[in-house]
Amino acid sequence: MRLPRLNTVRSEDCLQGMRKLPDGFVDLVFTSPPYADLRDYARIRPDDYVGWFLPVAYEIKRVLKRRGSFVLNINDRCVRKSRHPYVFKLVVALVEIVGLPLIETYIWRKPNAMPGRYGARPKDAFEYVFWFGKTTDVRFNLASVGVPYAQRRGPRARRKRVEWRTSGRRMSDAATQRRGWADPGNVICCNVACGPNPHPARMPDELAEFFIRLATRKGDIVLDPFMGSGTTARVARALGRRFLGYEIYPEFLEV
Amino acid sequence: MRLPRLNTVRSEDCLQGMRKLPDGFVDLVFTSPPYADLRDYARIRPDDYVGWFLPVAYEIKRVLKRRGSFVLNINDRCVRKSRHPYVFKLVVALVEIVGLPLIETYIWRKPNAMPGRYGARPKDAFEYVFWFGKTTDVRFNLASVGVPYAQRRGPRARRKRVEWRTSGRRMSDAATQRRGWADPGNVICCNVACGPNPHPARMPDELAEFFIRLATRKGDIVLDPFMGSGTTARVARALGRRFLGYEIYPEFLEV
DNA sequence: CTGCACTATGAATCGCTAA
DNA sequence: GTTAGCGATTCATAGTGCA
Repeated sequence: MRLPRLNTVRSEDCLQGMRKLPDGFVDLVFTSPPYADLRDYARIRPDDYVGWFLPVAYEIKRVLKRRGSFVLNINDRCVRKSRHPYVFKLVVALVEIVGLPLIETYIWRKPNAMPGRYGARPKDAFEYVFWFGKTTDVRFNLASVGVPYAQRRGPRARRKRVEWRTSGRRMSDAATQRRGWADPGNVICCNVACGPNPHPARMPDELAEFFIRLATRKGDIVLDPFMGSGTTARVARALGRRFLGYEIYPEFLEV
Repeated sequence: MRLPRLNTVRSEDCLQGMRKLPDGFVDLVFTSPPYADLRDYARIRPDDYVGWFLPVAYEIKRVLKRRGSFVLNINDRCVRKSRHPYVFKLVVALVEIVGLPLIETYIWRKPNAMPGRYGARPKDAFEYVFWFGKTTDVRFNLASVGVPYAQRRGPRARRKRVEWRTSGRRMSDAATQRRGWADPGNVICCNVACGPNPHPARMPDELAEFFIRLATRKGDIVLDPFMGSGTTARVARALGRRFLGYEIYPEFLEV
């Protein structure tokens, strides 16, 4: 079996492309597939979404290494004034039919989300990022995404009312002192990428970076079956990982 | 049919209690049922959770008014190193079997969540709040939660001003000032209640207040089938709504 | 009244041991 | 085999006391 050259994006359907890969080849699959019904170029109906995705999921599971991860960024959408449950159905199917354990659910919070266009709806301020494993024994390097401890507010006391509270953080714990970073939790705050871009749904670099750091080491292989504007490839390269991507619509290829 | 007295919490199983209510009686059902496997007093296995909840859901749908809402706060849990999908299965069942349209999914973000205490897992920093409607035509008063509000009439006379936060920063920017209120989005930021408390899982007042304001008007009837420490009743009363609650474990009754 | 130090505690999960 | 119990781990708040 001839392997495809690494560090390339192939203008090919991901299902056909992945079938050329051997078992246990990839450390991380990180992707944001076309959401249901939203894009002209790939109009998948919400009712058909699970059936459309399952063959891809089986290939993803097959090409993953034993400790590999599959990280899926997705969101639901409203159909006739209510949210269609296809995202939840997909998660259940991936767990119970494909057999990919759900390691963790992350929320990508978007502080700069567009205000809702529907009258009686709040704005969509988050998306889901589901983390599956080939097994439950995935690589998970929490230290690589550690954050600083909470700062005590306002030593200067901005003469406002009572708002600036002193929250004495307790640092007496020896282990905490030694470590120097805090667990970021499973809510990731990250602005939506905006600006000139050919692809309509560009993933922010910070989001890709978070999960690539968390799930892989230098030199590992990252696969994105729905490459889009190429965020995964660009970030993987910048972090010293190897990558492989598929994008069937050549107008998005830029790498 | 004799109606139960309003503004009471009844020490009764909610299923039996709700069966005494007429159809179309309640404006909002707001509740946080016991999560799977977590409480000694009500140990529902994750695999049994949907089957346990469905009869309650049918009663909830029946007692709701045509424009009424059912707001469900829930979270999943880990079973053998991965997250059990019972919450997602429940949502799918409520939509497709019971026929409750999913109006909106909110994320309750908990900045002061307890840290994850072992290797390969971040801390649980959010919970789900699913908003269902009896129909898709629910009452939804977005302006009522865009406005900053005053709160806190505790034992200490220290008045403190609390506002809805979505990003950890208070909404007091230009857009808010101009319109008088801003769309808070579907990620609600709200601290976990800490301090001594008889109930192991006390819902913060701010969370109940957000949804009661959003879904009801003064004088409306709010029902909580799993009353717990009584947050729903206390907040509903403070906001001028009528309420009705069930709590089968008398040790939590304090109202 | 403010700043600072210290304490209490909250819908948790895993690995191990005992029954 | 299965299940139940226990210890270790860890951070953002509120609350209290003191200078």
